[in-house]
Amino acid sequence: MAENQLSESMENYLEAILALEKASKVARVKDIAERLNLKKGSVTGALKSLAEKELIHYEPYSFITLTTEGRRRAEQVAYRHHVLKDFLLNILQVDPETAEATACRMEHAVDAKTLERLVCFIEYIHVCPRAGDQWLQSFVEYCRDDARETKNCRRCLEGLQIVDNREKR
Amino acid sequence: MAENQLSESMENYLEAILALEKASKVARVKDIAERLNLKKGSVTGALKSLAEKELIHYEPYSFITLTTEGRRRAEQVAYRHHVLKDFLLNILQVDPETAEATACRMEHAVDAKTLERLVCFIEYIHVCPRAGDQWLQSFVEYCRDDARETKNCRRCLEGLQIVDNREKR
DNA sequence: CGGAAAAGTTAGGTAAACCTAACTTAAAAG
DNA sequence: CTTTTAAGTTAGGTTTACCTAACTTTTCCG
Repeated sequence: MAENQLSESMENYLEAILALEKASKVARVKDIAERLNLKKGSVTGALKSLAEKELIHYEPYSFITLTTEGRRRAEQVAYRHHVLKDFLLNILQVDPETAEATACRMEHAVDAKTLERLVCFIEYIHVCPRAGDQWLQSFVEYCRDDARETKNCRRCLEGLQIVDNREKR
Repeated sequence: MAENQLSESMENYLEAILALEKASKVARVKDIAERLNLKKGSVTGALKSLAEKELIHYEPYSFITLTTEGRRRAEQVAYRHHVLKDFLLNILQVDPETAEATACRMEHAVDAKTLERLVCFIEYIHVCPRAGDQWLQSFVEYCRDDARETKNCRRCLEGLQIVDNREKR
């Protein structure tokens, strides 16, 4: 219920627990530790803190599950991760490893307002007839091109099945 | 010289010192503290740490300046901030306050590879005749529109001074 | 110049987020 | 059903990054 801000670290724990719940119904200390590259002892401490905040159900030596509020928070983080990775991977078209790692770091830094704008932007690119997949493909070529030339613009516009009346710039 | 990673906190100090140097030649403890919303005592501690890393010139009770390496690092951070803010403000078109605050948080999370892609993407949007300012304006309208309609697409394409041979989708 | 005010430092404290290593509990396997 | 092994916990330690409050140095001005 409380809308107090979670630390990056706590967000990572929730995200990991959500993923493990999805994969195996419950999350185990060992799996959380492995997923986050931490030691088991560190995880136990964090779980106590999350239990105090009523974000997880936690009894020593038993399985860990998210509370309703914990799941809500975890899903928020996972959603931010998903959107950011989608943008990095399919719009900016960075390599999958970089996209994943960068999304992991950026997911704690984006606010809701910016995220929804990004969601809309990604959608707009896919929906707008002036953009789309072909336009994104041209972006990659533009990036590759050291000279950053626009000499392909005419051909590209023809690809859009249009006639450009203006002078080529 | 060393390419070891700086903490978010240390990056913030360097960025603040750079900005203060630009504004008043030197950075004072008080100004750094004010800029980062910290207490003076905290700043002194951080400065010692930055001096040990040879990123600033620091003698007790004297002014603070960046070393060559410190300036290089500070400018990297400032550049990341600038690019991210530009993207948030001029592409996603979030309000200036959100753009500034979000750039401040994201600047520590983007890697060099992703950043250069983003730079290229921003440039591409401004250079590509299929995108540009008009296209960005349409994006804002698309965002405003709850129905996320594409009914404006024909008008938009005509704005591009083109004839769209295809069926309106 | 001399003392008040401003700026900077120091010392000691807290909290978060890790670690290791020893210990306890639970599960699996003979 | 015991014993081994795997999983989990605990205790104590470290580092980072802050804080407050007392103290020191510098600056400025009457």
